[in-house]
Amino acid sequence: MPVYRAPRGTRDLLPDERPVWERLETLARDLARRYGYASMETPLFEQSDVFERGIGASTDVVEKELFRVSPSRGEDTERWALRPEATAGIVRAYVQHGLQTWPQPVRVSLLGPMFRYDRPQAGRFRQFWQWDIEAIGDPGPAVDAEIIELGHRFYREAGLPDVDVLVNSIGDPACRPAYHDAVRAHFAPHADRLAGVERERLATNPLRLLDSKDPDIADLIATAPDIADHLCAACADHFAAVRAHLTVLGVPHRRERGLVRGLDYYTRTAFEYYLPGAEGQQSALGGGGRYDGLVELLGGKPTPGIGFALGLDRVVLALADAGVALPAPAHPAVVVVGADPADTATRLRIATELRAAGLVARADLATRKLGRQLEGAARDGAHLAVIVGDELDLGQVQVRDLPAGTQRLVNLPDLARELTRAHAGHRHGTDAAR
RNA sequence: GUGGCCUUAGCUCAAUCGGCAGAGCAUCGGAUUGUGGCUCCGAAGGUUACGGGUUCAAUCCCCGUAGGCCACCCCA
Repeated sequence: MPVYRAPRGTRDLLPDERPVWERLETLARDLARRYGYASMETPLFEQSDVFERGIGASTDVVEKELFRVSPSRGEDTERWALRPEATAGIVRAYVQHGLQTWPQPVRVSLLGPMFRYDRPQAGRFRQFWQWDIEAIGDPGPAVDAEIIELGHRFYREAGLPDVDVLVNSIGDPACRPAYHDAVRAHFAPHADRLAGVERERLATNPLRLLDSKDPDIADLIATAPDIADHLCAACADHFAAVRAHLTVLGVPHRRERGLVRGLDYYTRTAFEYYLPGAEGQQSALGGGGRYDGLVELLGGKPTPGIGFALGLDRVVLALADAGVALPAPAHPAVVVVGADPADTATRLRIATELRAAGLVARADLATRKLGRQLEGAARDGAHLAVIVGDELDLGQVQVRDLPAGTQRLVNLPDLARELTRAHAGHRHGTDAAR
């Protein structure tokens, strides 16, 4: 057994699984570009305050999952934490760099690793990847629908057409306090039936009780007051408009009254994407919501915002479970092999010249006999082999078409052009077949 | 953070009652000198996750640690 291993909850993405990830990354970047969401990056760690204030000190993410780091030396007295999500950092950057002076809303996209010091499980890691989309500076319901539709489209184009879209409104500071009171009043007479954590939540964040899966209180949850009946007129109008826009866009969705989201900064619109039929923990594929108070909370002017985070690890798992055909690893177009096993220099020189001409080419650098070299080329999926032999004295090499099993002599000065032409023919053929 | 199940070669798994640790796949090499995917032969690969304990003897029984999985909690 190896002495060293990847830290708990992290893993290596080896070359054979990278193609799926690259496809998802490419899709996310392409969608962001098509929708006008500009790429940005923030540090992988921030002052822990950014998360504690932004996400909320009483949330699970901050209370037990924040991945704190400290410099081993230096005069820094700051407390740092690896980012558990992207929104807080993006909003911090928005405030720091005065992005409120840019045309509003500011539409941004970020793709990268997030960290939560959680107990690992299938589909749950301490380092995981999210694609994050934010629109900061637009209060209107139309942008809510634009973003929800964007997430839905990502899943569809990724190969998961049946993802459930769940939406809800959790009100705003004008109407939520009264609803909190109503929920407390509903549960208070039955406090003895609540588990320890649940009783704490009754005081700190009664909304969280509503998405509890505790079967002992399922009946209480079912009969709890519905926030839809407690929204102020502004929130109710906003939510109705979001749903109307989604209908116009043709995004199938349903309201889930228990959907409240785990982060404190959310207001009004909350939404989640679920994998239908999946058991338990991996079924939450992504989610997001509106956070109209967050910019102000992190020191900016009152500014509305909305965004989502999609978990790419879970999409990869879902695609594998669904049996979606995964892209094959890239293979070289041309492999240069030689009759003289020891003459690696000539093979390497010719491959280098082909690369300089723009071809995807590698040389077989092992000192093994020609048969083995061809075997390796075929297994790599190469279409063409250049065979270097005695003909080199006449300025010629053999070009072998591996799938067809045919070959012919080519003059060295013509080699790159011939290979480019032959490979183009193959590419058309294989693409059509795929 | 709580509870349960699990860990043998790179991967998937065997090993009778506690008695010399094996197979398939993958890797590398060979099958008369310059031609591949098939076939045949061979090699390499192990402190049985790690550390203790019981025993003449431990992959096997006991304890601890680490890691994985599952259910909670919660999220992505």
